[in-house]
Amino acid sequence: MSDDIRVRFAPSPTGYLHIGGARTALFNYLFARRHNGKFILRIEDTDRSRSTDEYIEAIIDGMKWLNLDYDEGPFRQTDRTELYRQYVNLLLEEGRAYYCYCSAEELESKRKLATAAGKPPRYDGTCRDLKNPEAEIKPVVRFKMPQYGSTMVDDLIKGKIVYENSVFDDIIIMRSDDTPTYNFVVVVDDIEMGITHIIRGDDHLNNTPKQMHIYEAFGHTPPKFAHLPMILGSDKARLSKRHGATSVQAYREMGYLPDALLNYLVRLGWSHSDQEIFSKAELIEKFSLEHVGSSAAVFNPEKLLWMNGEYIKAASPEGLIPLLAPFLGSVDLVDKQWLARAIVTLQERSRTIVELANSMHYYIEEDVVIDEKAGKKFLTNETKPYLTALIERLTALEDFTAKQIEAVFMSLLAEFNVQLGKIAQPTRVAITGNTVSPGIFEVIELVGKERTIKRLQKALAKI
RNA sequence: GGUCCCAUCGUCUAGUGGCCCAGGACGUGGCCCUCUCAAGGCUGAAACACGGGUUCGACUCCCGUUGGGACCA
Repeated sequence: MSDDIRVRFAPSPTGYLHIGGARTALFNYLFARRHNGKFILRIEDTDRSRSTDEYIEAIIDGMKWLNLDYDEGPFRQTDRTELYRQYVNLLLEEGRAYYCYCSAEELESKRKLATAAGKPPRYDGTCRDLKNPEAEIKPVVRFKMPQYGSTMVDDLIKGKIVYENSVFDDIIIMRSDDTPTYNFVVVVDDIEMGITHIIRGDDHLNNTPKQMHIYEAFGHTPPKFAHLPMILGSDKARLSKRHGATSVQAYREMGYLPDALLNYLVRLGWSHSDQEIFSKAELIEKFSLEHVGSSAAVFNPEKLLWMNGEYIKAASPEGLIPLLAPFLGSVDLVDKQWLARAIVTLQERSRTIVELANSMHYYIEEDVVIDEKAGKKFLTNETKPYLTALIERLTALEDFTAKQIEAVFMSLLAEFNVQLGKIAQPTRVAITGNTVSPGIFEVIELVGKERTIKRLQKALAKI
């Protein structure tokens, strides 16, 4: 049974892959992998006016970057209108749907009337049993919703939800221009693709009973539904651009690791007791819809930043090189082993790849620009003798390793009778241009004898 | 406006009637470590929205209120 599971992620290409969309995709992906099912990508581009090829590419790119590999697709809805037409005809023939000739104006005035009378504005069923239509107007097709009784959605996350059928309109399934509507198309596609579990945002919850009736009209048992709670911004409103970066692409550019982003997203709504960090394999092993919470979650960029730092710390330096490359320029010419050692010194103090790349400059570049404030504070007459002595000793040093460099510093401390900070800070400013860096002995070793001495001399000259 | 969903520290959450005067994580305060910055260690502050039930016993079950959100228009 379990290997029959088929789920899908069905974004509409009206924007880049969104954080919320990515989480929906992730939950679908995990559910499929957990149960050895199939994960399908379907692009919902029926709304042609707002869909673009650029966004379709962006979504596919985003999925690829996140390593959410799908087994089938990407499918597109365009040019499947003939299929939808067939399904509509089927309902028409069986009397489960009908042509409606009401004009927009008529409908609007009826709606106003109903609202004024304090009633919910619903379609009144004028054309439901029309015998001889006067076809002056191009009709829409409406689906006959049941008028009595109730419908139960047994949601895997939200539980049992009962809707009175009297609240449903006879919804339009095909517009007068022959384009099918969303609620209809999803059902047809999900039937066609044999989807067994629909895992989607709970903004679709209220569409579910209507869709269930369409399934039923086609003689299909509806799939299982699981409605994920929304992701909110800091003001508890639905996450949107005004809350800051919302596209997966943006996080990629800000130097986030795909696995860190996924790990953060999975914890927005899903939990496994106290655990925060999960490998992909662990997620696949442990994921379960039962442990998906039912309340909306506020997106917290700070925790994501922390988590990204955890992933950077845990990463192998060699593995970080390709991720770093786009932010660094020409690393091809650099010795990879040396680069890996430089990365090691910065891993635990970088929370994004961008931070890491920015810190790399004093390793990679030939020269360094000394921060004005830092120079003023640490490159003073007092420090002059220290730097002078340091240049002398380092020049004489044969074995240019952190260990020997430390020994040089220690001898200097004894001679001048000062604390390490007195010499280390001015040196740090001279070598890195600023007051913050990894341990100074390591930095000096990695920068190398030649550049170290050159930078020290230059700093000395500035005093 | 109608329908639906939701409600534990600022945030993400654990908790499925007694293990909870509520645990973890991010963030935040303090201390330690220390050549700077981090990292790390220790430690502090911080929550069951409210009101009724049910029960020997409610964070946990039911009802209502309030508040937030979504969908339909």
